[in-house]
Amino acid sequence: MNLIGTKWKPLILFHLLKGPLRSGLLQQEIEGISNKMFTQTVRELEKDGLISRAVFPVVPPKVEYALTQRGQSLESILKSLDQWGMDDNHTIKQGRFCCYL
Amino acid sequence: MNLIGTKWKPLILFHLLKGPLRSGLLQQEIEGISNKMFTQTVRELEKDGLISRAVFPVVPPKVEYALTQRGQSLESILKSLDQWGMDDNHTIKQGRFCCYL
DNA sequence: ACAATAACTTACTAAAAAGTAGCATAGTTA
DNA sequence: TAACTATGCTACTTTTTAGTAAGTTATTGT
Repeated sequence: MNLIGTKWKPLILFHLLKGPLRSGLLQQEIEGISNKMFTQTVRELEKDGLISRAVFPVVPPKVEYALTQRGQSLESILKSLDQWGMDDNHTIKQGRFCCYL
Repeated sequence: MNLIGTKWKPLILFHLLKGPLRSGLLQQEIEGISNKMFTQTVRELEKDGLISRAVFPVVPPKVEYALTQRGQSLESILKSLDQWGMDDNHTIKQGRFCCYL
């Protein structure tokens, strides 16, 4: 199942903690993710019921992602992981989550 | 680096929270792990400074693993993950950590 | 001599995850 | 009519992770 144990999932969930976000903006916040991995990952998160996907039928397309209740329930874990990375990484800083998941 | 983001790492760390454990016993607690993955995984955890390895020069060999301070600092994260799995899994129970990392 | 023991290694294979590059859609605006 | 937009799809390759099965060590008890 791998609900959150991949390279990008925790990062995406973390960035959605602040609130819903448009696809393009969310992708921009995730530094280094390829377009393919981005859509693939959000699709899996959606399938697992951790995020929701709202499509607005306009041109050019507009899509917004948000955490579901189940996704929200990961908040404390995500923040703990982030915090642990901060505390632990004082020397080599490589950005959020990058060194342990 | 992947400090804890693999199939077996969080599980091994979790079982060491209770205290140091002899190699064979630890391995027994991790249901389904192959001998190869077990030693490979503890070696990586040791290299990353999350657990320590004490070798007693007796025959047959005796090796004990324990969390280091750095490993201990993951306690709340590991417990949160475990707890989240419990809460989230009320229907399909598959064992600790198995469904999200 | 030889099987038993606990911890570990090695060679090989299989499966999963991630990366690269290019294509599709369909109105809008120049 | 042609370029532009935001989103995401597909085919393909590479890298990483995991699994299987067999072998190694060094002493002890038979």
